[in-house]
Amino acid sequence: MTELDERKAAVLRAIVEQYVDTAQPVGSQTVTSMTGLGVSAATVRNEMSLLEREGYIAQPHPSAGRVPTDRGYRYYVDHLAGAGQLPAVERRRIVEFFSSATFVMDQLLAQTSQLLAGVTSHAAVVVGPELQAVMVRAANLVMLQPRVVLAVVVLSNGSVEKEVVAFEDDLSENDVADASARFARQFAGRRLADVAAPVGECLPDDRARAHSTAAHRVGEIVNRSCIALQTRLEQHQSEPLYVGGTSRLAAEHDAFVTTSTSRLLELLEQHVVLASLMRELLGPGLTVSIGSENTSVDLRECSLVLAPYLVEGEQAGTVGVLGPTRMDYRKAQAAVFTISQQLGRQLSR
Amino acid sequence: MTELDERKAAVLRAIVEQYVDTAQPVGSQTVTSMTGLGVSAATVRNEMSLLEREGYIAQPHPSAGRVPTDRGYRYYVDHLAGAGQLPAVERRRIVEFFSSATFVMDQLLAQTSQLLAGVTSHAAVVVGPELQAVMVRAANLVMLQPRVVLAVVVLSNGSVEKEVVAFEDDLSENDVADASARFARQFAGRRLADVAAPVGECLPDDRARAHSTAAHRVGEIVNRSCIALQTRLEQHQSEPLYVGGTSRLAAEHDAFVTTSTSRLLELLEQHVVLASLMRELLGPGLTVSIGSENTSVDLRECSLVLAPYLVEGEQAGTVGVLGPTRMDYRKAQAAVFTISQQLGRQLSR
DNA sequence: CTTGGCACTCGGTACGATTGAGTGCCAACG
DNA sequence: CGTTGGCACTCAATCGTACCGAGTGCCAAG
Repeated sequence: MTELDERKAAVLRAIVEQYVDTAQPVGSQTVTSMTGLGVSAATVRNEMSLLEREGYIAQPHPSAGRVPTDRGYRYYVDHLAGAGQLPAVERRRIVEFFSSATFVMDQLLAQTSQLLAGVTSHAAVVVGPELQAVMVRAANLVMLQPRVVLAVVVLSNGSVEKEVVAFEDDLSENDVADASARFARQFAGRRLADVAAPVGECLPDDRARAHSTAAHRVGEIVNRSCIALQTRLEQHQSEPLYVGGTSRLAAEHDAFVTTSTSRLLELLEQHVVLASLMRELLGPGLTVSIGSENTSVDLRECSLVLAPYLVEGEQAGTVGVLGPTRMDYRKAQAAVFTISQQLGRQLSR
Repeated sequence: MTELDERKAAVLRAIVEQYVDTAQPVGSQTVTSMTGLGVSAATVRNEMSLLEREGYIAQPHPSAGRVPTDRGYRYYVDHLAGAGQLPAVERRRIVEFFSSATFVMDQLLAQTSQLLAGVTSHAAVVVGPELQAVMVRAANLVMLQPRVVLAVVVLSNGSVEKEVVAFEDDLSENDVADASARFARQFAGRRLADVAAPVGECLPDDRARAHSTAAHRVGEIVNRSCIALQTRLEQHQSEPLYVGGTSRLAAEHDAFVTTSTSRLLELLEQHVVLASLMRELLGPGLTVSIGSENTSVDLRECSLVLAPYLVEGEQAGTVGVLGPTRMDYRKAQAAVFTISQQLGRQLSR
């Protein structure tokens, strides 16, 4: 049950690969001519009958050929797909991309998602490293309006985080300048996460309130800015997530008869949902989630191929593609794997 | 030819509104019962025959009802649609949104595009103000790596622009710090555009090269950072453009039989193309571009409804929706108008 | 276990008949 | 002269029938 004999495996492989190619149910004739096993169509029919009984394939209607089930794809991915190699052209394309890629994290990730979409012809998702772990290179507070301050943090990966802080009373230029200096001192050279805890350190100034209103003002500004920024980061309001090639979804439309394309587009627009979905699925290596294995109803006709990428040995983020269950898993896995490797290498340097 | 008599107009209006509602060709019966003109179906048939001869309506096939042509929609928009009022619910939704909206430009625009998409049920686009005209509130240079500097500019509207600058040799902390100070001085309190010209001012330091290598280094850093930032802004590499509700396109799919949804999604992904398209169309007030009036082939079955918004009396940007030609133009125009007004007001304060 | 043969199933296509919505035209009416 | 009811006509859509062919399942023979 868990292992198929060699011939059944060959038949299943042929069915999967042919179906992925043509989108047509595959008959015993086609299989015999494809596999090159020295057996007749009748034999293949017997095998197919068994494969169907065990749930690896199904017929859309009684007199049609067979179509892989999710279980069939699963077996294919686990036992038959092997380690695919990307065509040389694609490989070169990827290497070239990374050799001339930008240093700025957010741009790099956005472009990577487009690259992956281009290579696989599916929608692609790239999740960036947790911001918490990144070093702060510069930080300051900028007064936008008399009662509005913008807290800006420049990170070592080149991305910039910002959050707006509103006050009830007008602030003075000087107070903000002082606060900015203290804000900078507090953040500079630390990891974002390490600044989370010391928020408390801002508080002591509350006691200085009686002492000096100016000092109090400054303390309050710094304090609230820290909190605002931290809240934002913790709530993942700004999930560093990039989606590329959404237009590919529509091109695959024929495959998505029941689940409408628009549902999938909505899902891809909801970064928070998408990110938690991916976190849930992600394993240490290549992960493939096929059709009904997905918890989300909208994804019952889709497959995800995901892989984490490592920066300096640590899992930093995820790359993945989203396509129909009828996808070229070898190619998708090869592309996701290659790009996750390259991206990790690029970010480690 | 250019003006229809009252009854023809009523017939055309009925056909447009009914067709927008039901997506079915409209027959003479339906028109008579809708309009409440005291005339029989036969009379209406005569009128329809004339309207068809003049190109306002057409029959998909000889024994079907009539469907508006692009010209018919045009007449409807120009003479019949009138000034639509948004339902109170929608109005309230918009007002509430703006009353609790963020100060930060880029977030505001992104959310506005989603709001507009939500109200109209079409894809929506918001183009932000030209960055050139915005005041710089803070600017500095941050060393990311020994040979990589990030130029960061905080604008008065709360958005942050950045550009990476790579050097051939290692830089010293001190040089970058000096450069950052000069960079800040050069930008602070000016409009971005006003910093474009003075790039030359950075140059004189070239002559100081013989004098002091350090000074030269600093000058070079500032200089190249200015140029990098300006180049980026001029080339519109970062078109401040936000697209919302792309999933609505797929929902309208039935209307887009020939032009595939995926082509439209691609178009919306290409911000540069999209922006120039909108710039080309935009007039002083509400602009509607219908089907074949669009130059782009992909848009031949779509209509655009656009309006500029004013910040302190100046045209600052554009909001618009993209939907099928068979769209509710009254509602779309009302929504685009209301939101352009509100957005302008919000940004002017 | 394999194989060729054969009956069977059923989707897809082609064809014809029927239905019904909608038109265009015309003759009559006010 | 504009309006109207009547009527013949057109044509998409629907349905039933027949047919073809791909594909299967089963079985008996090798």
